[in-house]
Amino acid sequence: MLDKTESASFPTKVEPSTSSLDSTLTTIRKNKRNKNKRRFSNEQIRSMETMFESESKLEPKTKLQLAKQLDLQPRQVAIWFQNRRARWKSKQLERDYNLLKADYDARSSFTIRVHKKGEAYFTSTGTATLKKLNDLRRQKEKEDSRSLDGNSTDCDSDKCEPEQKPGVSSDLRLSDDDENNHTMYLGEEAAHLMNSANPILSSPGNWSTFGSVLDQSCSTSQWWEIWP
DNA sequence: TGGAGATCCGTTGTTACGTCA
DNA sequence: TCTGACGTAACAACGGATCTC
Repeated sequence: MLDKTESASFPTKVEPSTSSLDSTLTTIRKNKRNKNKRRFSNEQIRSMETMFESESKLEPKTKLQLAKQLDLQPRQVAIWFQNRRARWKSKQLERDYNLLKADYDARSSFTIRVHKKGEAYFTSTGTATLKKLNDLRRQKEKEDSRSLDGNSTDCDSDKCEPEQKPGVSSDLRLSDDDENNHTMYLGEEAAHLMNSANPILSSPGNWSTFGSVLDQSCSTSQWWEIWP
C-alpha cells in the first residue's frame, strides 16, 4: 500500500546525492520535512476512520479512490492508516494489560483470603484434627509391636479391612464434621486437599505412607504456599 | 535467489492545548 | 485578566528493517 516513490503533498523527495553532500542534504530534508505540515480536516479524518473500521489495511485500488475522494495524496492516506494501526495496537496493548492486571489482582486477593482461612483453620479445628491423626499413628505403632511379640492374628494385616482393625475405634477416624469443617474454613479445593488424608488412614497398607505425608507437609512448605 | 512493493517500528518535527508565574 | 514561556500529548511524516510474492 505504501509506496515511497509516491510524492506527498509536501516536497520531500531528494535526488540521489554524493556522499560529501549527504549531511547537508539530510539537514535540508529535515528542515523541509514538515515545513507545511497541517492537520487533516474533520471530514477527512471521519472518512478514513469509517474506512478503518471496515478494513484496517487498504487495497491499492481503495487507497487511490479514498485519496482522490479526500483530495489527499495516496501516500498520505497510506501513512494515516499506518499510524492509525499503531494507535489501535497501542490501545489494544493497554486493554490487554488492564485485563491481565485485573485478573492478577483477583487471584492475589483470593490467595490472601485462603492464607487467612488456613491460619484460622490450623489454630482451631486443625490442631484437634492433627492431634487425632497422631493418636491414630501411635496406636497403630503399638499394635504392630504387639503383633511382632508372637500373638497370632486371624488375618494378614495387609488384607484386613480398616473397620476390622483391632483397637482402632471409629471415633478416632476423621468424622463427617471434620470434613464439613474443612469445607467451611477452606473452601472446596482446600477441603479436598485435607480430606485426601482419609483414604490413607482407611487403608492399612497405606498407613506407613501416612507418616511421610505428615512429615512432608511439615518439613517442606506450608500447603497454601504451593497451592496454585 | 534477487528484487520490488508493502508493512512494521522507532523516531522526528509541528501543532494544539494546558499550566503557571 | 492578559500574556509569554514552558511542558506535553497527539499527530503527520520519515527512514530503516523486515516480510511477502
